[in-house]
Amino acid sequence: MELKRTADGETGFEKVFAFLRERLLAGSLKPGDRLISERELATLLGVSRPIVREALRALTVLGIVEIRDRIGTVVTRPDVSVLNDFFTFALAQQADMLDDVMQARVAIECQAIRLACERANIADFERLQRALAKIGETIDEADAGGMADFEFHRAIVVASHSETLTVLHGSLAGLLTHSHRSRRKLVQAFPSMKTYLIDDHRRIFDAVIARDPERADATLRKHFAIGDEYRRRAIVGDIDRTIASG
Amino acid sequence: MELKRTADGETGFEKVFAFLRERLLAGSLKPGDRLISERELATLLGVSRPIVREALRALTVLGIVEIRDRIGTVVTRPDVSVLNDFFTFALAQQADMLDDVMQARVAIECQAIRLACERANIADFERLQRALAKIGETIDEADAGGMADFEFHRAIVVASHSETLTVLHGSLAGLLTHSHRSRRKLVQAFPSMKTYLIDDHRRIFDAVIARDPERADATLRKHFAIGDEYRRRAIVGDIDRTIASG
DNA sequence: GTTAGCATACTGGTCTGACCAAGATCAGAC
DNA sequence: GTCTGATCTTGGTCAGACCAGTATGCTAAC
Repeated sequence: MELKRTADGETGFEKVFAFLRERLLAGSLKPGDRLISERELATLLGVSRPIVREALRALTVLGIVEIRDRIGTVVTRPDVSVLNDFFTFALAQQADMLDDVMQARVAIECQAIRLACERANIADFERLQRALAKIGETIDEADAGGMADFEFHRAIVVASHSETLTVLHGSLAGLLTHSHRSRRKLVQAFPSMKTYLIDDHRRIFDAVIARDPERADATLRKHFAIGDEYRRRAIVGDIDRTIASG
Repeated sequence: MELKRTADGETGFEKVFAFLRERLLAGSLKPGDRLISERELATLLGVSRPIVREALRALTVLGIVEIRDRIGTVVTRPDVSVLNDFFTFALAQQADMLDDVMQARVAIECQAIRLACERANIADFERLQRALAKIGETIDEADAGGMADFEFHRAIVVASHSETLTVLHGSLAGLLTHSHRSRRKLVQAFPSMKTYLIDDHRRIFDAVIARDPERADATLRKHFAIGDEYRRRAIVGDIDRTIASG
């Protein structure tokens, strides 16, 4: 029987995790590859199968690997959806984190729109145009409107043709989805929101079409700033109503 | 003996995970709380202890929970740093992604420097100043120089006082460490690099001190662009040498 | 030669019961 | 009242077993 921990105080789980991490980072394990079976892995590393399963499960929730029942464990192309899990938990206990995440989203989008100005192709333009049209069509609808808004911003990031930015934006936007919901109240509370939403997105679209990175960045940044202002005023409004009803 | 899967085809792990997820999202399990022991959890949910451990391990890698050896499992305050694992894996699998990652780094830093202009305090300024001084001192050293460079940029992000940006930057920068190495060649190949490195960082520092977001952003962006240009020319030089020696 | 069919090895999913080491607790000694 | 040590509890781990499908290959039929 071996010791419970290796010389460096490494736990069995860490051993297996580190082993797999190494291969994954080095590239000897690529997406699509099938890992050796849990049993083989266990004997190979001198640990028991439950420990191996802990490590595999850990990689699963990280979206690095997929355990297929009775098939095997395969390396997957990292999927952003796992971050949703994390953010869901995080936000459940820490609402003040939203503003922080929003800053990161602004960062990603502003960089993305600069790249989009350089790299966007016809298909990207068309996607943007469709999203823009949809924003106008759904301006009075809550859910559909929020969706259209999201798709427009998404289209910008996609047009950057940067995988990294797209992935990051996806994970950040995912946890901000609930803010799309709050859009309904905003539109109802401020009729001026309608022209803001339509005209602002139109200006952003124009800047991308003109392939003017500076103008696109500035316009997008201003767009976010105005949105913040609306949200701020909505909060003040809530406070007013709270006081009035109290 | 019960069935391996519940009626809805739910796996044992999912059962435990869902159980804990529910309590965590509902708030009946708050940060600092200690979970019941693995054994109790196992009997409570009618599964075996290894399965419970899988679920706990999953929550651990998500940063929701911390398993303390011989103490118990406690709910932790969600920390964005767990994303580090994910991004490390996710971004490591595409080697050609480096340029892409760099774009994301630029995005994060340019947003961070804007926030830094608003939020930086004396301590942040001092940290920046120290980093700036170090860049000058280590201008002829390869490793130390790269380190000083990194620390300066890191100081900018820290000064943004945004945890999300800080973590994202940390993850991205980790993948770009090798580019610090290549800095050595660049400085050797282009003596003008020295003044570029020193003066550019100085200008960035000044803009933050002046609390001028626009200027800071623009200066930083230009700094990255020039760095790209140096790298581009270095590649061309390599090609020239390759041709000459061929 | 080709193909349909079936036995078998293999895979993940899970359970049971056990042992270890060390923190936590409390009774009993001083 | 304090200190000490036995005991309980906790996580960390292992070994071996069973189930239910998948994959594969081999055999037999065409």
